[in-house]
Amino acid sequence: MPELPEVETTVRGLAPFLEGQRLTAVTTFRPDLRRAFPADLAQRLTGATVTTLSRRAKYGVISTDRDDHMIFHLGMSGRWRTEGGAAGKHDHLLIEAAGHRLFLHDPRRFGSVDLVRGDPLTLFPAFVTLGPEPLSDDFDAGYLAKALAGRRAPIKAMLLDQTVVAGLGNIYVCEALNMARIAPTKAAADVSKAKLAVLVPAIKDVLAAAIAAGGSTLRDFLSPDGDLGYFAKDWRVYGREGEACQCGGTIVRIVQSGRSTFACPKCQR
DNA sequence: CGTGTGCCCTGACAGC
DNA sequence: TGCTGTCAGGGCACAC
Repeated sequence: MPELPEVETTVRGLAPFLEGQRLTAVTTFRPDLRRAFPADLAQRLTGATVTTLSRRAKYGVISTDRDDHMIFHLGMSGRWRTEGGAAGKHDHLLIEAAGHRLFLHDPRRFGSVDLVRGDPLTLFPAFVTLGPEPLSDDFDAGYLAKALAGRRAPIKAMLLDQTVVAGLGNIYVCEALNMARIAPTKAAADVSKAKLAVLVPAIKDVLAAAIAAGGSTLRDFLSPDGDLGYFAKDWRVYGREGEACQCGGTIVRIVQSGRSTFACPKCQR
């Protein structure tokens, strides 16, 4: 997936197709992503009118006038495609509205689709434990210092923890830590208040820039309009093992919690 | 409770 | 060309 900016871009891209529209048909093809789709998904959505599209963390929310909220997660490889035509391999769900056909496409099937009646912020289990949105005013250096107090896990792992801050993924954490010159391996509680005061705006900046760029992409991300790729990808460190950091150091790749971390050992301390 | 590990699934790519 | 190994934006179940 899609980290926060890609989901935000997806939601913004889907909105013109769906907001205010009646869902004329909802069809499931292979209704087993990470979890099985709700059995009554198609029945509850068909005929409903979409009121709003929104995002929480890396989840997109499609709300209807029946107070049903379809919550989708794109996992590692999910996307919505709007090219129309027939369902193809890895298309799991089809939503039709105002003559448009929207396919939820997810080859690796790490994504999910849930349906909640009533306020998802309090009723959807995954939402209840989420930390603040990183772009909100609730997410500041004071909050982060409190959240990280006493935590001995690496700062990188803490920033990927969705209960600490909601929506960051591997790429943007690597980027923000480089911008703030913090070693990803440093114990979270040992990152100084001064460093956190640099890190928080770095996180906001890298996310805002990616959203502004239309969501960054790797090879299998498509915009909701079906256009191939985006721009970005001009990461400072991500995917740049062996290349020069802006400080002149050499970027290295290490493995933390089984996932790649890219960092510059010269300036990140 | 906090922390670290491994796995879910499929496809792309590098190297032989 | 075809095989094998490695890697991929996430999240969760476990074990300690």
